Amino acid sequence: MAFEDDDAPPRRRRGPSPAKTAATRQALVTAALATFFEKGFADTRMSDVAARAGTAKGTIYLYFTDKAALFGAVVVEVLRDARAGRSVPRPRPDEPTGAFLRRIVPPLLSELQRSGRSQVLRLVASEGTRFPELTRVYRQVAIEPVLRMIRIYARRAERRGELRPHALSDQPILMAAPAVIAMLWNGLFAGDEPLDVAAMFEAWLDLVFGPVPER
Amino acid sequence: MAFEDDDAPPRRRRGPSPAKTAATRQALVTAALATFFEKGFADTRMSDVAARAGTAKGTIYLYFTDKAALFGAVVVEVLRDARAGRSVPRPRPDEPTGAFLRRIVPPLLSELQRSGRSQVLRLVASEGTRFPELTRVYRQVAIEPVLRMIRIYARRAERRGELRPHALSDQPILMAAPAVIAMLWNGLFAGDEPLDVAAMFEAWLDLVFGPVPER
DNA sequence: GAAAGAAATGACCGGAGGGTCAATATTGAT
DNA sequence: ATCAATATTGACCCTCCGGTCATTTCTTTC
Repeated sequence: MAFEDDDAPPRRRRGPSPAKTAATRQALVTAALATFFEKGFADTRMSDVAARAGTAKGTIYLYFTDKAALFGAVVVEVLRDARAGRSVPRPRPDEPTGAFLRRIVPPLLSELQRSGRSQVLRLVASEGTRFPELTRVYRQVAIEPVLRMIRIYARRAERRGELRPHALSDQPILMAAPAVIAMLWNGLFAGDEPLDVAAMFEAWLDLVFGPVPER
Repeated sequence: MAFEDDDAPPRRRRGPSPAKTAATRQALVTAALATFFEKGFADTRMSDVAARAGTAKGTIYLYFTDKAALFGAVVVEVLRDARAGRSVPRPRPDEPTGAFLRRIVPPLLSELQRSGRSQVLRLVASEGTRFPELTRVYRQVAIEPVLRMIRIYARRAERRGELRPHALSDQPILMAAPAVIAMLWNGLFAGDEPLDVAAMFEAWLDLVFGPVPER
């Protein structure tokens, strides 16, 4: 199974609108993301996706070979968008790493929630075992880069004596864990007592970087 | 839906073995846990569970009303076992909290993996949205007590000046996050590059409780 | 060993839903 | 307006699987 380009973009020569098809495709992907997110893969009906996208069920199969391909396309699409807005922030020369993270991470987190990326995170987390190859892609494209970046900052902090050596740079996931947990928690216990991702991350920084922002 | 006792333990008067049925039931629950864990709820076939338990499909319905009830029984059963071996360890009078945690948590973690509890954790995490009530129960029985305990230790550490106040006691999940992430990770990326739960927790302690165990 | 009650069996049923395709609608070119 | 190439439709098909139940297999009792 290749999740890369499993769509079949219909060629047009003397047919209907040239960009209409792109719009239809996009509507389908959007509808699919929402439905998969709400109901999960198994409980999502192709007819639901079609209805939500304002098309007939058969239309889906003009763009995607089957349900799994639709799911794969959703993930790949969102990941592709993610690559676009990728800026690699650097700390200012003598900025403490804690302060730097306090500055850059919260915007990233809220953007993660605004875009569909946190939804995709939860989707991959729950349905991942069903799509091993897709999971591998997700890991390489979405997870590993983040871990690499964390490792860079961790090394810097350790070099500057802000953290004890090795702990974070050996286990960079530690830094991502609070945010991930918060997103999963909010997916599961949506109704009552949602976690504030930002607040949790703040507390985490407090804990790790000690009494940095004495106010 | 009541997941409490959704089974129908068949009464015996002049029938076969008295404890045979209990064994059959246990075999079914065990087989179900394994299969649900491997394939997820939707992809689990009742016939698979039956085969794995060494019974016919129909037998399952002598003990559980339907597939959802079987799933619920699996979770409740494992949770019940968990309650049994519940000891509430206390730090020694002047033991640093970091050292205390280093002493008691690793055994708990490995026991969590030996028993089915970490599998159930992942099951609830992925299938939870399908079983809201069950998820609620899981949270109350399995999660909240742990968080309460963490909060107690966090307060102690803060009182003793080992941690800055409020950060951990306000967000006790921070302490559980590494272990949870590790278990989910290992479920997802089982094949390559598994995470060592214990090592990750060690690193977490290093990070948070600073240069405690200077060796 | 016969009888009776209980437990286990597995062929069978029904409906749900993924996927198909002949028919239809839509559009641009002429 | 007409045509041709494409896009869309939705009724239909067909498989699969959760759940049932008449039948068979045990086990205990007398």
